[in-house]
Amino acid sequence: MQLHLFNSLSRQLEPFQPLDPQRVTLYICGPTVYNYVHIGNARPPVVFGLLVRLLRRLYPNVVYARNITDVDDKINAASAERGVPISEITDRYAQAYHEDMDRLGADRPDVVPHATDHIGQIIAMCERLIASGHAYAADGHVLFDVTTYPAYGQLSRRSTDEMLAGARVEVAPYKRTPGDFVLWKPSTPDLPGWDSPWGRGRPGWHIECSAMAATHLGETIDIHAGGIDLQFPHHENEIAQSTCAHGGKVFARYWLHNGMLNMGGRKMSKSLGNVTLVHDLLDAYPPEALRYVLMSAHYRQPLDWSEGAVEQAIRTLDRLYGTLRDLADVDAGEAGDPPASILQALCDDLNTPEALAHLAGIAAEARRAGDEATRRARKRELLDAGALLGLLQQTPDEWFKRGATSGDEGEGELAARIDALVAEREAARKSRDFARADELRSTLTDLGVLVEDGADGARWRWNR
RNA sequence: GGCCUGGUGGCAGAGUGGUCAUGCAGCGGCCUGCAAAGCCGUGUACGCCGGUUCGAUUCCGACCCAGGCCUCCA
Repeated sequence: MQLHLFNSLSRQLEPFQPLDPQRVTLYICGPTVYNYVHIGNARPPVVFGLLVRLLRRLYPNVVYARNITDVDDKINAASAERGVPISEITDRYAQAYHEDMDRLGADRPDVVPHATDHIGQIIAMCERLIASGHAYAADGHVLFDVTTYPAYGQLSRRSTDEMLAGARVEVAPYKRTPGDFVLWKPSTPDLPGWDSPWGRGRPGWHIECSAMAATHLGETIDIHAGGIDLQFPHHENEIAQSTCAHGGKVFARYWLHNGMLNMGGRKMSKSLGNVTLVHDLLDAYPPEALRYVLMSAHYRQPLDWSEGAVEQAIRTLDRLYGTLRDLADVDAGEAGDPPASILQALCDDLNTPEALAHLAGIAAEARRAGDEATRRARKRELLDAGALLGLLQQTPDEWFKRGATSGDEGEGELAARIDALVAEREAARKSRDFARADELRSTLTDLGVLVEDGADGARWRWNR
């Protein structure tokens, strides 16, 4: 099956052809770890993580790297503000990031490079750029000279002139050209710093990704992905410095950019403050529902985040898990390949909404089927599709009876009490004491429990 | 101001030059002690105005509106 991806470089859907099918390489820009990440930050790991799963089905060896930026002015600020060492901040939030992404079902990358572990490579890259005339040292800084790279602006489709015309930035006096960007900058004694040919300093904002991608994946990588807001200047600068440091070699062959997550029509962003932290969402909602929302829109489209969107995802998953619950008696056999319809949708530039539509279609067929063979086949497809998509990874009981705690009662105790009430109501119904049965149902409703009477006895689920 | 996206039924959200997305919600029916779940049925949706075409939501042009980038940001 041929994978097609929309390449931001060409603004076109292209068939994906890796440089080396024996080693497909992919790099995603990871977080700067100075706080918990918001749900918008989770979109790339979730959608491009799914792309990695797809690539692994198509190619024998995929190397997936996602960095941790652990040197940055905002980290310094957080450290100063809280009066704790920088490493305490970065360790804590890098750890939280990994745990939160795990819970969202975003696979861990093969390589998780930290910027501070690559200072040597960063300095070497700066030296190479200076030696080849693409960068210059000035005032303790090292700057990239954008006039030495004529293709600068090719990714974001803007010319140097345009950028200068609309520039709202104050131009630092040590820059030769206003568009020049910092590769290395000096540190004061109280800030993190490393010795370098230009004095004690730290890396600029973009060089780390270039250095880490080259170190772990090679000078030319297949896919580079990240948020559309990174297209300029971050990715543009990565292209410039990497290409120039590597003698003109192509840096990344396919550029993928995800659309922004919005809150009330506005981009969710730390600077606007309209963020919802993944960490908090995971406490309030089932992780699969959050993941479902992130996959419910195509990755290149903006996606409006709201409580209503999550609740709708929960109801949709209720239906899918309900189907699996009705198929509980069916032996679906061994895990196999996901259905072709799902793979086809994903191979079409990761069309997750279409994949989810197929998932719903399979579930509907399973519910309608009268014969065992069809029920078995559809259940198998649901589970195999779910394994790829990162959905339906629980048992129906785990889904419907999740988080059954109340006050001092533990999860098991409360569930046992509910089971007893349900059993008592069943007995009342059998003796046709419907008044007592309705009374018990009312008690259960007050607990947030919905009872469903079936031919094989009653079952319950949370409805709150 | 420059560059770039996008405007689809009550909501979310795919897609297509000429029968169908899908999900959620709603409505009617079946089933049920009553419900719930499930099943069946149910909607002249494609921003506006022109153009191309036998035919456009889909292609082209203008316009209106929304959002993104141009500054740290996934």
